[in-house]
Amino acid sequence: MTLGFETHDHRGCIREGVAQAEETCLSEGLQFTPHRRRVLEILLAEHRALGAYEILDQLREEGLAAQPPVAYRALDFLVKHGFAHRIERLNAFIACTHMDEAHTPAFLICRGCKSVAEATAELSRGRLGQVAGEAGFEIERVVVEAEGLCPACQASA
Amino acid sequence: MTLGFETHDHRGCIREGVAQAEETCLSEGLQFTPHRRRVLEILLAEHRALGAYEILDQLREEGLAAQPPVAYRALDFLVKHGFAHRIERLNAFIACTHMDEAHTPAFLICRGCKSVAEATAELSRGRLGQVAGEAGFEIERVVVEAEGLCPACQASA
DNA sequence: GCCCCGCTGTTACATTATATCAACCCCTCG
DNA sequence: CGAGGGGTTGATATAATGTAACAGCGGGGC
Repeated sequence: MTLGFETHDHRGCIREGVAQAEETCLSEGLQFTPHRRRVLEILLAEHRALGAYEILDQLREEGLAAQPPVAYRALDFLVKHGFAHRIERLNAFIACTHMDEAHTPAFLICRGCKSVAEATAELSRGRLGQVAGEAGFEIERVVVEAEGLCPACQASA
Repeated sequence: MTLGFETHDHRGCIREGVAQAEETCLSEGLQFTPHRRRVLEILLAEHRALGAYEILDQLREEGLAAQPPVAYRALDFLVKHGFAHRIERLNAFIACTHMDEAHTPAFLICRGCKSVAEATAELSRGRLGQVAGEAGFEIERVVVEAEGLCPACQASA
């Protein structure tokens, strides 16, 4: 489940994800509005990154307001509060699978099936942190995105 | 020099970078055409990432052909052959500062002055490689981009 | 000579993202 | 109660980034 390349009870992913976000919003006084909830659900429904306009299309089909800012605002909120992540390599977004823990996410992106798995890599504490420290650079955030082939796509190749 | 946050003889950066690229192209039978050379020079002239359209503007000022594909084609070439890197976080490009060695680049991006330093972080061999290995994921390429404040911007803040 | 291949020049378009402004809701403070 | 403020929404317009496609050119090999 952690890595997303295995099969699993997917309904559970959605339910739990939404529940956790809801709880966090409650305890931190954040507004978990219908748009935000719906966008999170859409993201949770897939273990792959979705572009803002894919999400927008889905909102449209459901009759919700659907100008680009609507999607981007919801996504900004989700990303800002750690309910989702932006995948820079893909200009796309994915639901967080480790909402409970503070973490520096690292992503494994399959170029075959486009699925994305979230791992954690505390590399700001490792070699990179060491190099940065020597240079006097203060790291605030690290993007780690590995591209390659997932087990299934290796097999079919 | 490696980290780019220090002052240094900048003319040297440009000369050496172009010379190395030229040499590599020669030995590998690649065409180091005027556009490609010029774009590399433009990148080497700064220790920050430049957007494709910034480069395009500069080409225009010099009277060169300047439709977007011109810049993107030159950049694709430079990136493909390791003379430059794409910074995903910024949708921008920067000259490589380690052309001599094969490497997995890692970038330190200052959100204050926008300068970018290139370090090397072989993390496909570290924790991340370990996690990927356990999941059966085959890593082909890794993007590592740290965002924060360089020494100078920390001081002025 | 002729073909092939890689580079060029150009048009048009696709995709991704933001600025801006008016309206609204709810809450608080006076 | 009413005024004002903060955050959210709805909508238009536009900016920024990236690509498809095609015609032409030029050198190198057969």
